[in-house]
Amino acid sequence: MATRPTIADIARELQISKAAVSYALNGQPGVGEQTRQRVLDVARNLGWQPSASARALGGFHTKVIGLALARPAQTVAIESFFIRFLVGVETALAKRDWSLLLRIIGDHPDQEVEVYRKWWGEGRIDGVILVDERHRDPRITAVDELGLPAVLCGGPRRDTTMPCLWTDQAADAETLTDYLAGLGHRRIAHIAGPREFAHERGRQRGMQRAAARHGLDLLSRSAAYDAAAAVQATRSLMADPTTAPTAIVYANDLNAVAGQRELENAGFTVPQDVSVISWDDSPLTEMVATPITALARETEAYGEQAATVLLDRIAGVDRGRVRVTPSDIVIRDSTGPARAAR
Amino acid sequence: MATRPTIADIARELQISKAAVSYALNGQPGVGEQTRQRVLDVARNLGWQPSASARALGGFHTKVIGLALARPAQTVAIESFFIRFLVGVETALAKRDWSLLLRIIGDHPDQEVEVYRKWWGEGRIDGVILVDERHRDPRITAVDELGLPAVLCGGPRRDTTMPCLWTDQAADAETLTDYLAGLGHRRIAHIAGPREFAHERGRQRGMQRAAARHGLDLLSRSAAYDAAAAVQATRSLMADPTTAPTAIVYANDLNAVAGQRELENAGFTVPQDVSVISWDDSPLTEMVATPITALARETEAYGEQAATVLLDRIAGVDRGRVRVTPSDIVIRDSTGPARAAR
DNA sequence: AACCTTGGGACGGCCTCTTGC
DNA sequence: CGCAAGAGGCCGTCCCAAGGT
Repeated sequence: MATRPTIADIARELQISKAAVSYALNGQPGVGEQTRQRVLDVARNLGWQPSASARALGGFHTKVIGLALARPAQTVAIESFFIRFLVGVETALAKRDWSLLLRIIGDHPDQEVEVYRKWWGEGRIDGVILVDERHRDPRITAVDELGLPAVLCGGPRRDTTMPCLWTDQAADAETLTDYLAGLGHRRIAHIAGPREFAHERGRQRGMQRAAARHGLDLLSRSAAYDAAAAVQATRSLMADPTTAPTAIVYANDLNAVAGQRELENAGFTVPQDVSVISWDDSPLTEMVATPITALARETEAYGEQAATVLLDRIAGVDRGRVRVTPSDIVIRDSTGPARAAR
Repeated sequence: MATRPTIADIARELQISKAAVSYALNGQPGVGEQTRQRVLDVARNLGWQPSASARALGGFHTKVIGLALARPAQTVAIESFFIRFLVGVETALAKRDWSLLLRIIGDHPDQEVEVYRKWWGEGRIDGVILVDERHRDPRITAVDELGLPAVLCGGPRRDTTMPCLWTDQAADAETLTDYLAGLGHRRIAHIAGPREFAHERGRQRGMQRAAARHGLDLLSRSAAYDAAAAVQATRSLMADPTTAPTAIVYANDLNAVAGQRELENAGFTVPQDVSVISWDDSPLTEMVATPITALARETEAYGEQAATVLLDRIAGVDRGRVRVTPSDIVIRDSTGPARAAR
């Protein structure tokens, strides 16, 4: 193939200056209408495309944003959250013709900052999306100090001014407990994810308050986001019949499916003996023999919103704290009236 | 924050030329050892990082490869293939400090080429990975004509010289039929994915030959990669008891799970009445009540290999046609002796 | 005279400021 | 005032020449 055409080629072909070509190509004033047309025609014929490097070198945006995921590969592969979130992000980016630079790291949040530092230092990206907010999250300060535009999927928090997309975990907890209390459940359990994640803490707090408000007994457990942990937690919860809950809320779809299977293996009937709810919805929850009631978070929309807020921030428009629309509950077969209330 | 330090800053600080700094930083000869050390020290203190744009402008690699996925967002989200493949790709890239530019498009293979054309034209990427090979795949010629380095996950085919990672579908088909024939099955079904995908054609051909070799009756169906299609195909297959197969091979994990559930809902017992196999393994196949026997393709390794072959190709080393290691079968509870043979 | 070290400067592609007709 | 040309900058690389021993 021939070498890439440049504006100099166009200029030579038309016997005009590079400046005129540049103006014409960018819709800037400073060039006559017919010259502009001729430039555009030649550019199209030559198949000219602007060099992203040359543009970036001149201080313009690279039109790329970065996203590094620091979670075990295994988790990333199973949970549909990430890929759905990605799909949403891509949707927003594609609309404005931006691209996504992706990195999947293992379980090393500190490496995540290193990746951002590198990408930003090399001028590869214009901003980043921070997901999986942690309790003490070193990324926030680090990214702030770098001056790297970012949007936080989490918060709100006082130690940063970056825009954030915050989920009202308390409202979601209220939705869940409301529903369960309405079914007559008096003793419920919440198998949360690892407490290092800020959203898990928020959910636990929310569940405690909501349970207290409804006068429910609440059992809390923390477990890793994998099947084995969910099974383990479920087993310990149900071991003593005198303290066993009549409903269990799981942190995500994977845990709920694994937990429900453990319940059924152990001889419990869902939902007659125990109701099961997942805090996260996905095709997985519908695919099991007893489809699982779940909180239907709109993950694609969430990703799309995150990208939009970031793009706005990069453009100089700070949307501040954006509240994510509270989720609705999707009722399926895994929940029903509490045992005692039947 | 201060403006990014450049080699000019380092040069000024040390009262030497930019050239000397550049040589020192890149381990090139042309600069004394002690000067080199001083340069490296100052660079570290200043937190200098090379500008990716400036380097790329000089004709160097951008150290970025592109990947565009053209499948319905829904499919991408559910099937674990993509994300596992991505994890593998990232593993290989991270090792050599390259990055991935990702785009998720809807179901428009033609747009995929447009994205590559754009990325390549703008000088954003050094190569691409082509996945989901189609029967008549316009991308191959297009990418060849662009002169864009690529690796094809599929093939081998005669109309291109790009390196490819080809899966011996016939060998995998043989593994499956071998196993089923050994269990006494004489009448089996293959619910394949859409025939537009080259690998589905390869599998169908492989199944036909292998079945013929074993003297098995083979029923073939094509279905979309979603639960509804799998249910539909399963239903039509089992409608007539006189022609119903004793084993069904599904195109992927999702179809297998949905199909198996349909079988059980319809009153068949798995594996006593019908055996179920998935051509693709994933955590999903283990998670259902009757864990599903599956062909364990090592998707992460596949992705890693794809990235490695591409990186080599970009570096000028063409690995040609690389055969993917044939998959092993993982036997779980969904397969057993054929009914008639019990 | 031959070698090592270093400096000068051009280049890559694009944008934009300044100047000129 | 409208239009166009020229030049300089962004940052790193590397050829070539000049300096020193």
